[in-house]
Amino acid sequence: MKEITIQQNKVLDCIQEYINKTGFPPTRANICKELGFKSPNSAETHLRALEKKGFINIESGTSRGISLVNPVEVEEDGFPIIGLVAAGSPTLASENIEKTVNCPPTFFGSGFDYFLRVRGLSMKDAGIMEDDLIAVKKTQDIKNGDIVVARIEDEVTVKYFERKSPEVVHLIPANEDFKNIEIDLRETEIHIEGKSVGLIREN
Amino acid sequence: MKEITIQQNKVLDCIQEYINKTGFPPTRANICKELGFKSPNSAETHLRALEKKGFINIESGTSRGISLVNPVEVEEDGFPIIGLVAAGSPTLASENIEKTVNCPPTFFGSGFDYFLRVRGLSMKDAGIMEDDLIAVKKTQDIKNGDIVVARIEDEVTVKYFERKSPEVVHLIPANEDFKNIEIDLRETEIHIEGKSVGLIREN
DNA sequence: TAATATACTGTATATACATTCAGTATAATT
DNA sequence: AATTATACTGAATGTATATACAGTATATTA
Repeated sequence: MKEITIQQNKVLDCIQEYINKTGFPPTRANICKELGFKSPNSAETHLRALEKKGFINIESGTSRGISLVNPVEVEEDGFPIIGLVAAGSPTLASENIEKTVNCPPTFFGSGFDYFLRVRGLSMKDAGIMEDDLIAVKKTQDIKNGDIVVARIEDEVTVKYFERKSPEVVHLIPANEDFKNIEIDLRETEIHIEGKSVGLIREN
Repeated sequence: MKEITIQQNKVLDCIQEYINKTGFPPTRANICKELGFKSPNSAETHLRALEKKGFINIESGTSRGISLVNPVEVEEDGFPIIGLVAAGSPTLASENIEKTVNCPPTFFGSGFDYFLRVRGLSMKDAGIMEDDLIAVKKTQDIKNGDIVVARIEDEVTVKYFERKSPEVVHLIPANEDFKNIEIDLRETEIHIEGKSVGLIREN
């Protein structure tokens, strides 16, 4: 898809919103009214540009004959996938969005915020395999036994959470090849990014 | 929603199809052409009836100003969840739909047909846990090592597929507590329902 | 330096479209 | 027996709409 100007993007958004609101595409005059243009030709030229760049189709001689090439309707359901750069022995916390997944927000019960791609097999016995996507809900409401996404300094890891005392937290893997991570909160800072509320595996 | 006549239903379907095909609603003339009417007033009266009964909205004085009251568009994304009544030592193949999940058809790459709820832990080491939903694609295109949904008589099971010879198939669990199922095709009939192309876990 | 893309206003017009009016006919209500 | 709903044809009309033409202006590309 070619690049798009700010004004052209406004027109494209306008079309999208109009369809969402009314169920049918706008006329040139409708677009003018929405965006404050005073001549229908303003809309016309933008539409021609958008068509040329492949964002819309225009059915010639047809009233409201505008159709979106990329029907984005589902966009409201887009969730980012964030790459976890190695786990097991955990590493960096780079919040890079790999791509976006369309799925209903209520997919995993109470809702979630993003997907995290898992590296390593430290949670193997919990059925969490390499490259799986865990649905993470940003929350500090953690109970013992929850699977949490924890950050220790710059390293992010997925483990069972177990509070042993007000000062000591254990992060427990589900794989006998890995050792428990014992954290003394007086010595080491730990940040709970959220907890796992679901999982998706793409084969 | 009130009851609807056969002709009115045809018109309603026609509108739906037209929108799906073109991206915008039909004119009276469009409907006439699609359904073989010779007067635009035929479409008009049907539209009025459909509006009166609450199936559509008509924006007065507006070209193609028809909008569907029940936007069915999202229904295309509905996939059934089918309950597997015990696996591990596999059991019945009851094709009962638990509920329906909305998710894009392209969610798991090449597409799939339904979700199957897993019972038992026979595929534990493959990261498939009890109550997980596997995305099943109906296909006979199975390679050794694929995770298949197989039916042996009335029992359905999820296992690794391994063809040992033209006559012998092994269904291999991913759990040392379970034994391989060896099937001699000359003695026992086996039906491959499909293969697993993905997984969803709801916590 | 000419050409092309962007970004507009403003006027004009053929036609695409909604919508009304006038009929015909059958079936279901009241 | 009189409505009312359904199911059409056919013609007529005002207006909603696409679209071309004539300008103005700035920025970018060749």
